[in-house]
Amino acid sequence: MANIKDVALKAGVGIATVSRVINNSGYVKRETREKVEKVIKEIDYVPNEIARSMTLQQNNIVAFILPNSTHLFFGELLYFVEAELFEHGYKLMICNSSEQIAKEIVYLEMLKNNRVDAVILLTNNDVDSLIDKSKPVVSFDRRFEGVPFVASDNYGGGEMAAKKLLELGCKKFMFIGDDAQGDASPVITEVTNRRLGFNNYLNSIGINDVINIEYPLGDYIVSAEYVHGLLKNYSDVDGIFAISDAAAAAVIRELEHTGKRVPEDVKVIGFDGGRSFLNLGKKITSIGQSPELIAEAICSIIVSYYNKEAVEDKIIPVFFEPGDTA
Amino acid sequence: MANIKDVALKAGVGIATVSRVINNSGYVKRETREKVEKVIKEIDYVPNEIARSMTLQQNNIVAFILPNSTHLFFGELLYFVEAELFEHGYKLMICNSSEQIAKEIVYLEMLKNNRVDAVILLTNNDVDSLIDKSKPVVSFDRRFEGVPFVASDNYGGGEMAAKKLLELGCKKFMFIGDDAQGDASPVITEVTNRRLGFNNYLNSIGINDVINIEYPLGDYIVSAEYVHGLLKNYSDVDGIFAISDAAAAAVIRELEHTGKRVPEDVKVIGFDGGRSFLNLGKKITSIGQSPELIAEAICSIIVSYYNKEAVEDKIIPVFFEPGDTA
DNA sequence: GAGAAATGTGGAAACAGTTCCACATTTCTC
DNA sequence: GAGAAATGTGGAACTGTTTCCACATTTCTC
Repeated sequence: MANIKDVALKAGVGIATVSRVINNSGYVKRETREKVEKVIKEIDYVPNEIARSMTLQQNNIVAFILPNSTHLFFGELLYFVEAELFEHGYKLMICNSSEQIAKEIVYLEMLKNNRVDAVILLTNNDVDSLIDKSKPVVSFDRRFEGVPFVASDNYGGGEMAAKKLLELGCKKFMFIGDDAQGDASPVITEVTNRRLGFNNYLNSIGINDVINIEYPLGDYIVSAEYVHGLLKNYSDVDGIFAISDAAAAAVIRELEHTGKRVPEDVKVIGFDGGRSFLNLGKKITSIGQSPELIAEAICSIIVSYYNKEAVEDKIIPVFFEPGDTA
Repeated sequence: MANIKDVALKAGVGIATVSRVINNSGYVKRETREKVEKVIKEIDYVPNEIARSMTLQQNNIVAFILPNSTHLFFGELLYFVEAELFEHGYKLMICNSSEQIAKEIVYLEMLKNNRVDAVILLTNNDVDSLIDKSKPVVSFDRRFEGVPFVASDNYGGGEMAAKKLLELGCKKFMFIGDDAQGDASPVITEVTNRRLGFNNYLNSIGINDVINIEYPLGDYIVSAEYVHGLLKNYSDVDGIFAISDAAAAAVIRELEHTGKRVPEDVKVIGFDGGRSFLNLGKKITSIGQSPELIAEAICSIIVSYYNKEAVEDKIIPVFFEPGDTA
């Protein structure tokens, strides 16, 4: 493969001059530039990006650590993050951690070994001590001391769900979510704000008998049996807010299984936006997060880092997404 | 940041020795090794991967160019490709091309500029001349001269769908797909084999009045209006094979809209596997592709390339995925 | 038309590793 | 115990860029 030296030799100029032509920097006489450009075309020279990264100490690659891009919302977030970063000239490396801390560590280490310049982090694990805070890291949906943070307005979304269910005439409320992660690692995530917003709003207007259900997280797949067991004990509930659309779908399936009609008997609101690629049957009524706005916020922080500008946390508004289940 | 020279200096050895310790190569006396390892820990030294890539002329990064990772099947493929490559020590860079050739070019160029070592290509565009065939490239679902190729057994899948619909008693058949890409770029993709397998099998047993529908591709979203217009002209059809689950979903929605019952009046089989994250309502009966097996095949080719072993095309079996629509 | 400013150019250091090679020391082998 | 083989080590070249700096030439400015 041709290198910059070959170009310089063939064009009869110095290496520095070729570099200046390539990068359009410094002074180069028009004739010299043309001569060099001609040689570059002739020998099909393409600058070696590894070597450039070497001197520039920067490679414009960003890593995105997320649990599972197959999850619809995460997948869309990934899509927009890649698109947005690409616009700014950055490339995206992806890591589906499946919440395995070992895999997260490998990618977090890439900040230290210069494989990537920055990391977008989406995890429920306690990786605080593993984050190199001297490097650009942005966290979504999870706060880490000293790491800029982006999240949807989960609390506001919880309130919004409560108000909607009230408007629709519901009397007995339930929240169902996997936000408390079990005993092993009782991490309270930002997502719990959905629960808090929902409960606090209802409490604030005098409704204090809200039923709060927790179920163990299983790779974002909600077990039908489990939900079934939960629901049969609460037959008077007529308004359910689920922590995610996936949870809402499981709830709706089980309600219908036990003879309840949705939304006639029980109204269900999910969280994420109710999108489904293959939407046969009901569309879930949902509190929507905008993956596009979130991606934009995350990327603007990354870009600010690159430009050595100040960065700050961002909370992204949510919206009500109508559907067939509430 | 500490570099290898710092380690050598502090440990009182040569740079080459430190390198040998790090890479566990060549001869190093046990005491020397321990001394060096101690210093590495002390000053928290991590080898710079960019510099390593520089000398090794290899960075173990693979690019995956695909139309849209938000599409469920592609998303799963992406997931398994990343997981499989990670197992072998390779990292994945992702490019959602949205079929834009300009974006595909940027990533294809990365082979030349050494940003990535290899490319996995999933495109409908005519990029043949843009592929650097001296570098490791694997193509999925699309044949390019001189580029190893992986695909599901689309033809066999078409046959399988025909047989199933016959078994179920269907008499009048329709295929609906977006495989011919319109006049602008009449590329015949591998996916057309689904149509061929379906038609040829039916023809071979004397059924020659199969209705073949083409509709324009629109970013994998199938317009309801369009499908509606198509279906109303063929009210006697009772067995439909759709080129994808997304197309099948659109067809089913419209059939039910016009008063037909699925599967009682019309049976519909899709293609991809019938998976849906939020499966409310019917599950699509489908010819399944295995993203896991496909990812495995793709990655084994990549790994063979790295090991300088011979590579060859691979066709992956499909399977029948029962559902509620046929 | 002289001195200053702007323009133009190439050599060499720096980036941070790997590896070849020469040479030194230790351990075998008979 | 001598020669061969195995083990151990460091210097230096090499990977392909960017950029600082020194120096040369051209163009301004009064």
